[in-house]
Amino acid sequence: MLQHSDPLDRAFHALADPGRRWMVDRLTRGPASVSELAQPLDMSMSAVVQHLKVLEASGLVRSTKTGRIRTCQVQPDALRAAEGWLNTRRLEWERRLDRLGDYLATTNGDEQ
Amino acid sequence: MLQHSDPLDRAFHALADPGRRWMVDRLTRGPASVSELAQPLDMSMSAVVQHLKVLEASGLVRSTKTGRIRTCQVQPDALRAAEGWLNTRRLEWERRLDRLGDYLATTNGDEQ
DNA sequence: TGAATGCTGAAGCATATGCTTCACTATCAA
DNA sequence: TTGATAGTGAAGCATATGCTTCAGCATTCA
Repeated sequence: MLQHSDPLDRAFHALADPGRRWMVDRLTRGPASVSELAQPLDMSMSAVVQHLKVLEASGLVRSTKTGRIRTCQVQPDALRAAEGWLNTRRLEWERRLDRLGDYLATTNGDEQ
Repeated sequence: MLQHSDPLDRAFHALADPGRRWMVDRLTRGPASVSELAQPLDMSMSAVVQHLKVLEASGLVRSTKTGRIRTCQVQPDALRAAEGWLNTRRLEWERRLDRLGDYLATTNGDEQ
């Protein structure tokens, strides 16, 4: 096993955790500090920081520190990349279904 | 840690592995047997079957056995669910950016 | 200056994941 | 019926993950 080396590996892995997904969801509604992210998640500050590191490593979130406050933001490009992968595969599948439908219509159909 | 109980947890977790993602990709181009899925993946049959179980548990893939051949298919609904989650968050983020843009335009702008 | 706040980092531990190998069953084809 | 093919399942092992606690360290506020 080789760790999550591909950006998509990291993004999907980051999104597989409900707590991390909650953080991303929260951040789509605006930036937040680490404590703000931690507050409703029933776990220690350290645990939250570790989740945050996973999110940052995946590129889904970026953060900057000002004074003693670290402010986090979503990075939509990483969201888009994951979304794009799924979209491409779904469209491919649908395209295939269409072709199959056409084929069945011609072998089977009344036209011609 | 409570395992991956939510359907989205399972879907994203399933997609976090490049081998499993390859299988999904392959299956969007049509059904395949377990051996066909295993062939280009440099790992044992058992390992592939275990990945397949993860994919089936996530709802991304379904399979049926006929004779000694198990045929696998993508389930687009699970793809759609994951895609939808990402899309909703991304749109929320973009909506927020737009509002912010409007606000800056009015506080700052030449109009009015 | 001294205390509270916000975050960081290491250590340690339980459990999960991702493989392997080996033994096995069921099906198909000759 | 014999052998090859396709898949299954358990055991075992290395490594990864997800927490916890505890011990800091800046920064801010009184």
